[in-house]
Amino acid sequence: MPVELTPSQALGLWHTVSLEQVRVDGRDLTLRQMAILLQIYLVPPPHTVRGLAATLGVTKPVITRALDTMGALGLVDRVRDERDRRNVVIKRTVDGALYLEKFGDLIIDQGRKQPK
Amino acid sequence: MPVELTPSQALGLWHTVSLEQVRVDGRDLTLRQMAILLQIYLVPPPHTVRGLAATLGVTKPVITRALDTMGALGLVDRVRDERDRRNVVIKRTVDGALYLEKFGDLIIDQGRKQPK
DNA sequence: TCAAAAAGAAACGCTTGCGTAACGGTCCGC
DNA sequence: GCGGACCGTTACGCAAGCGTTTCTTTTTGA
Repeated sequence: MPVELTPSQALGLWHTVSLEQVRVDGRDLTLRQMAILLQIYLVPPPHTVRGLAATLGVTKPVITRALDTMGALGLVDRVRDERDRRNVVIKRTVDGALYLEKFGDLIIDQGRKQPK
Repeated sequence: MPVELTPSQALGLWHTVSLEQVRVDGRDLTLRQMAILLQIYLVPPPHTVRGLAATLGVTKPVITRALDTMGALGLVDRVRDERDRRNVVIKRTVDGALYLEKFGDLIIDQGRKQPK
């Protein structure tokens, strides 16, 4: 069953979730970083720098830098691919899963609060 | 009627919307900027720098800079309050309304595509 | 076998955003 | 009318992101 939203509900949901996320979380990931993080956690592995760059429509250094940042935050991990040592496989972490779980809860909560 | 979402739907929606927004729109607003923009367009005016700063839980220069950036993009406008000339009233623009309308459509479209 | 291709990272110069602090207008109470 | 409070902006030094280009390591295939 798809999610049916009115225009007011759609923007209202984005509004309250963004607002709450800004207020609560100091990390302030960019939209790109968030898209990368969700891609890693919601789409079956393996994930590579090149693959993510193609999916997002951005250059490879953008991915490398985002992984640097999110790696420092403990949200993702990098492991060299032993089968083809040119590749780096991006791994999920417990902290990253927790982060997204809380974020998902926030979306659900704010969804419930949307009027109409 | 509130919006009822499963955890998978909530994150899935955020995922596909973020992804599509990254791919399509070069502007790449930060989460803070997006929160400010939505606050201006979804909450009844008047909006001031001080009020937005308090609502978002950030400092005033953050608001000033965000208004600089989004003003340059044509998404918002600033007008001096003639009744109290210390204040600046933030105004909506046609371009800003259009931008959010398209963004709302994107959310609705991606909501329809969420499985389960 | 060895040159070309591929993947990811690093380097470069630049732009933008941040927090703190200081600054000019404007309003208000005494 | 004037000192203090208030509002938004600017200045400052710094951190992080960007695109392009270059580099290193590894694989491929002629």
